[in-house]
Amino acid sequence: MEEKQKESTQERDNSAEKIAFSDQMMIPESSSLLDLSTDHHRKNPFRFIDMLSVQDFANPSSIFDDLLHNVAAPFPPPPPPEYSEVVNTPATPNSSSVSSSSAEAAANDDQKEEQDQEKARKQLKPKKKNQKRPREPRFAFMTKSEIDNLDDGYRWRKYGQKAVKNSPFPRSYYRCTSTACGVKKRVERSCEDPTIVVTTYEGTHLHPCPLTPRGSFGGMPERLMLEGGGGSSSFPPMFHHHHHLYQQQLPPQPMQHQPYFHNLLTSPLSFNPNPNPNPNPTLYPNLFQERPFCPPVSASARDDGLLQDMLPSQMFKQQKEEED
DNA sequence: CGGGTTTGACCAGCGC
DNA sequence: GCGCTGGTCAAACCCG
Ligand SMILES: [Zn+2]
Repeated sequence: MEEKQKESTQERDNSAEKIAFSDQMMIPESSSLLDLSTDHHRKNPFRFIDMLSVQDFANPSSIFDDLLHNVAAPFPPPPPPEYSEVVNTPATPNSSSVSSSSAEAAANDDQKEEQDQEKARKQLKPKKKNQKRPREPRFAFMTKSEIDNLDDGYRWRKYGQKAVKNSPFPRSYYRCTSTACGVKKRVERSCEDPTIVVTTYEGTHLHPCPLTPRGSFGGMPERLMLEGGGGSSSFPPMFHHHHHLYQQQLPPQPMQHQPYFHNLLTSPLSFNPNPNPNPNPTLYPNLFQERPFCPPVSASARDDGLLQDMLPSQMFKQQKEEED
């Protein structure tokens, strides 16, 4: 079993497939999804297709829950920690990803974050315990893919793996191999939807990607669609842009109020390593649109109806809670 | 040989 | 005070 996993993970060739756009393919277990991930699918090294932005999660273990909940429920769902239903997962063909950014704006997480980082810091530098490092914003991406080895263009070194409480799937901890880059990333699978990989990025890369998208592994169609605004590097357009914004905009006080949610609506998608110029570029045209500011509730585009649908809901929820 | 992964152990906060 | 959990380190191991 492990071997299998290993191989799968290391094999970045698989990935999601591209299927017809289903407005409602909410059933992750439905054969549709599985169908896509057939053998021939793996040959298509797809990476990120569309991303939904979600708020961050208060509990590390309930990331999916939160996301799913938010996304799924049009209105604030009950607090029950149970995973109600996955609802309409990203209706994406290959791999849909939901991006949730939790800058420190997350009041709830604030504490947790601090603790987390603190511990980490302590371990690293027991000398200074009072020092509170700047907690970097965390961005979670839900990607629908059978492989967790999603290439984002950066080189990661795995430094740990732990079993997740609510999930049969373990969580892997990665760190950017760049010299002075402290960006961390954790990858875990949704317990309910093994096809969904949740990648949480912590920190921002201050260096160019070691793996240039356009010439690195093989040729990705580059950011044909990213030209909308984030044509900088490749993978994480939003990372560069939004990230910065977030960090800078982040209020010094970890209080409540995270108006940045709408911002994340952007889709970092990035690139497909596919040698083909464009397997299905038209699949996610809207996803590429970079919209720094999305009206909370206005349906900016029915294309991403799904995304938008969920976005507003979560935002509302958030705001509601916050205001409360 | 270098780089990366694996795996167990350790630590620190939190809840009870 | 104890136990739990998440997060990290670090040695061992693996692979090109
Ligand atoms: Zn980096």
